[in-house]
Amino acid sequence: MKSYGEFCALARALDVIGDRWTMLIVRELLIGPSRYSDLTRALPGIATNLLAQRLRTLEETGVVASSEEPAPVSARVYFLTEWGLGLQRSLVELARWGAPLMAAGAGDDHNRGRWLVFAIMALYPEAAALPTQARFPTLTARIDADGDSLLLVSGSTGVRASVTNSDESAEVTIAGTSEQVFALLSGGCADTPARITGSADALRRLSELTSTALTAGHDPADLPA
Amino acid sequence: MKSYGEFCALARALDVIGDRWTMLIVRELLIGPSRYSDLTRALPGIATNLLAQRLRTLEETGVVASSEEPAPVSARVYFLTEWGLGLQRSLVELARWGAPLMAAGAGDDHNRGRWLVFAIMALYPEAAALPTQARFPTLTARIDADGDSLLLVSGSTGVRASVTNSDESAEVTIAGTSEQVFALLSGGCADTPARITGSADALRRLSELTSTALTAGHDPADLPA
DNA sequence: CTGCATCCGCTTCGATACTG
DNA sequence: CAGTATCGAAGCGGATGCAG
Repeated sequence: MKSYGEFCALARALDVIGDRWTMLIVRELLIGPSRYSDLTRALPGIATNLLAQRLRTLEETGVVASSEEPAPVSARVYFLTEWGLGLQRSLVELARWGAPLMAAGAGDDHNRGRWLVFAIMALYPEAAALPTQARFPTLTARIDADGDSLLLVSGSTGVRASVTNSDESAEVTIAGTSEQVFALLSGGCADTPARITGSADALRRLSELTSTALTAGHDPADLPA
Repeated sequence: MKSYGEFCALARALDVIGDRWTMLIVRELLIGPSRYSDLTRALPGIATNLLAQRLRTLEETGVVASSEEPAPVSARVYFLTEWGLGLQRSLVELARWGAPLMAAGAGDDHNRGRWLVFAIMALYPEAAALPTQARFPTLTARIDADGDSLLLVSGSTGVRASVTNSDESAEVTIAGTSEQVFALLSGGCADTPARITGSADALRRLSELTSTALTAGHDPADLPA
């Protein structure tokens, strides 16, 4: 893309990551290091030449780096540099703004369970942003949605989620489409069609957690102390 | 722009504001309500038809609204809706990531003093993010840069800046190019070419303030007191 | 003068095919 | 698997025109 040519922090940031697809590539690399083919699968509709060009530009600007493993299988892995990792706050904040747009449902859009990692970061504020008394309940949850498996860990320091490839279980297991899981996590839906299993106590803590989601109620209800 | 067609909060946000120029239009409206011609002047290089189309789209999606004043002079004013105002955190966070790119200087880029409003929001964290002991010094400063006049107000709750058209003075007056003012505000430059006037005590508080800038350099040089 | 719409050359995007 | 090559379609940038 052509530079905006403005001496402005936002414009300069957009000169680097403002191109179409670029922020979504960064999103994928924030979820985890990826190979080229992983990215093509995670970004339905991207043209292969565009992905190649974006990755080249991102490497030139120092946002992304890659490691070539000429080992048994050729495996070039792309990952964010330290500077690129600094984009997490920005992109999560954007996702937080866009999260209400998810309430309309998935429609004909593509679904990936891994994108819930981002949705979870957007739905639950950092613990530092909470009132002193408020705390997230301690809970581990396994989420199986649209082919991806996620591990959600909630504790006093906040809520974290990551993709996992292990099939170990957690206190709660949630299975469904990512649309169903999102509706559940965003705090509505007592009658969710997602399939949830776990002990009564764990389910209670899950309910406690989802009630703190940022897009949950318009009224700033207090968290249970 | 074509929708990404992804059931993802970030992708849906970018469906609304991901187009070229769109975030910069929102930036201008975050700085303050603007007329069409204000926007063309504040966005050097934008094609007039593009601006018109972006504004139309932003109105359709509910980010921007406009009021027609069929008064003496025709004056349609564009401003952000409540939802659009919610973009401030996201864009400031992006600007915060991009701020280090300003250290290289302005080069041939266009300059506008008003963009410093955004730079200031990026450079100084919200007071809530500060350690309990740390506090911004109380200070008012007037900034004259590249044809725009800004009023900076620092207090225990944080640092705020806005464009002003009055010519009243403040405790400190800073004049120079936006490049010079940015260098000063980002905490480096003991020997800034910007012209600073004010009482010795006010200058000391200015120095105290700039030393808290997020990109505050490797060497926290003090300002001349 | 402000607030656009129209037209045109050029770049970029999207889709598919092809190669090391 | 990890890209490059190609080509029609869409979008952008710049100039101009024009109505209120």
